[in-house]
Amino acid sequence: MATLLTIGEFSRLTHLSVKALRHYDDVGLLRPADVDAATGYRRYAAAQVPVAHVIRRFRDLDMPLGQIRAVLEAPDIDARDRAIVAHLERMERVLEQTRETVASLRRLLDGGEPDLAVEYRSVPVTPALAIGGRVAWGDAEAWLADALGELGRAVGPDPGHRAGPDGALYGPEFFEQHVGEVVAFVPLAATADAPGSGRAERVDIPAADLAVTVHRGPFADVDQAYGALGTYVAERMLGADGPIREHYLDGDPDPATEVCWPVLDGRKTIPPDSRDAR
Amino acid sequence: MATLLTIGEFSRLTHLSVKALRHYDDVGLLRPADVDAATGYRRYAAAQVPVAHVIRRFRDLDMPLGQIRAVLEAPDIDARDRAIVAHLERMERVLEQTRETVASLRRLLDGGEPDLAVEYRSVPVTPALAIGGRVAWGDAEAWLADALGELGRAVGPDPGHRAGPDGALYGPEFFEQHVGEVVAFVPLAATADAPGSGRAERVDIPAADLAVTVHRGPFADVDQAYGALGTYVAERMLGADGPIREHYLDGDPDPATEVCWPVLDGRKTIPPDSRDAR
DNA sequence: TTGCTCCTCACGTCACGTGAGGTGGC
DNA sequence: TTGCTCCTCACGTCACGTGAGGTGGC
Repeated sequence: MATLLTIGEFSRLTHLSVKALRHYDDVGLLRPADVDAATGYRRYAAAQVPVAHVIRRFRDLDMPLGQIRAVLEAPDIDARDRAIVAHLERMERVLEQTRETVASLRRLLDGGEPDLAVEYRSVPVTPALAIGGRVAWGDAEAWLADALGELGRAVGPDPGHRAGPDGALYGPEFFEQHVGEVVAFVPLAATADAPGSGRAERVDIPAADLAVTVHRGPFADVDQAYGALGTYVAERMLGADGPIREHYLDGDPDPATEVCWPVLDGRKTIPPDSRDAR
Repeated sequence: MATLLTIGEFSRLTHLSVKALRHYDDVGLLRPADVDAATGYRRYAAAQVPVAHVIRRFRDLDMPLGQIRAVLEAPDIDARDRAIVAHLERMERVLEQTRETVASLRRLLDGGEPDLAVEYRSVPVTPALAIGGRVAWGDAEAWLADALGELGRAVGPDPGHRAGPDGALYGPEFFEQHVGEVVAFVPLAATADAPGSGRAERVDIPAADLAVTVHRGPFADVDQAYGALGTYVAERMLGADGPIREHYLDGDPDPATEVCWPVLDGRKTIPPDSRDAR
C-alpha cells in the first residue's frame, strides 16, 4: 500500500548520505520501515521523510545523535520543545564564547605582554561557606556562577557577614586533566552565623603563602596572568604545592580577578627580592 | 639559564591539558624546548607560553591542528594574518549557516507540508556553457556561486544570449555519498557565440523528461521540495535514471528554485493523472 | 626512602567516510 | 542476462581522553 523507498531513493529525498542512513539504523535513531529478512535490504516509508529532514537539521546544528533521539522520543510537544530550546540556548552560549575568543585572540596577537605586579601574601586559615565538586573544564564557568550565586544567597546581603571577596580553589588536576576539584567559597566574618544549606558547607580555607597578581580585563584573557605569574614563580624557584586560588573582585570600573599562586613560605626562605633570578 | 618547566607546570601556565601537550608534541605542533634523552621527560621554556596561549585560542575556535601549524609557521606577519582572516571568514559563514538552519528547523517544526504543484516537462537537448567537477556536499554552495559567476561573465550581460535561467545537474552520488559530479550551466541561445574560456566549456545538456516543482523561500528549505517531489514521483512509480536538475529563477519577489526530477517518458507511459496512485 | 610525577603503549570516543568483497533485483 | 544497487565487515579519521603498567626525581 504505502510506497517504500530504497535507501538510495530515500537519500536523494532527504539529503542524508547512504552511509549516514545506515549508521542511523545501526544506532537506532532512524529505523527503516521495513528490512528484508533474506537480503537485508532497507526500505523506507515516504512518511519517514519529514523525520529525516528534522534529523538533518539537528545534525547541521551539531546536536549529538543521542540528544536527537531524546528530542524525537519526547513524550509530548512540550518536552520536545524544551529539549530544542535547551539546545539552542547552548548554541547561543557557544556563539558568545566564540566571539569572546576571537577578541581575546586579537588582543593576544596585537597586544604586548601584560604588565605584571606581583604581591606576596601570607593568608591565615579562613572560615568560609563553600561548595565543592569535581568539575569539568568546559562546565567550570557555569558551575562557578551557579555555586557563588547559591553561596551569596546563603550568606545574605549584609556585607558585614563577609570577610572578603568571592573566591575559588582549583586543584592541579583541574588544569592538567581538565577535570578536577573546584571549591567555590565566600569567606565569613566572625559575626556571621550562616549555616550550611543546600550544597553549602562551612569549611576552613587553609592558610597559604601566595604570590598574587591582579588580572583586569576580560576573563577570556586570564590565562595571560597565569602565564606571567607562573613564569615569575618558576624563575625564582618559589613554587609550592597546593591549589591555585582566584578571588573575584567587584572592581572599580570593571570586575577583576586576583590569581594566587602557592609559593614557599617567605619567612622561611630568602626574601625574593634578594634572590638570584636565575 | 632559561627556566625550564615540567609538563605539569606548563599545563597550569597555559591551560592546555597534559594529554593535549603530549599530543601536540607527537604531531609536531608544539615541541618542548628540551626532552631528556634518558627519561623522555619533556621540558618547556617559559618563552613557549605565549605560543601555547595562541594555540589554545585557535583550538577554542575549532581550527584544525594542521591549520594552526600553518599559521604558526607562516613566513611573515602578512601570511599569518591572511590565514587568520581566512579562518575567521570561514567561521562567519558557519555562523550564518547556523542561523539559517535554526530558522529552517523552526519552519519545519511549526509549518505544515509545503503545497506541491508538479508540472511535467520534456526538455530537448540544450546547448550551454558549463563548468563541471567533483564537488563535496559542504563546498557545493560556494562552488556553485563561483561557477555561475564565471559562466555569467563568459556569456556576457546581453540577455539575448541566454536561452533560460542558470541551472545545475547533480549526479546521484552527490546526494548518496555527499560528493559527486555537479555541472553548473547557462543555456545558450542560438545567436550566442560564447567560446569556452577558463573552466567554461560548451556542452550539450541532454534531453530529459522531468517532473518539476518550484521551491520558493530560503534555499535551506529546498530539501522539503525534494521530499515532496521525490515522494510524488516514487508513489506513481515514474522514477527514471539521470541527474537531478535545479534551475535558479531570479523570481518575482524572491529568487526561487525549480527542482527537476527525471521521470519516464510521459509519451510512452500512461498519462500520470490516469494512473493508479498505488 | 616514599609517593608523586612523568613516561609509553593500547584502546576508546563520535559520527560517520573509505574501500573490499560479495549477493540480490530489475 | 548484465551491471547496478545494496549488503556487511573492517578499518580510517580527528583530537584528544582513559586507563594500565612502569620508571625517574625530589
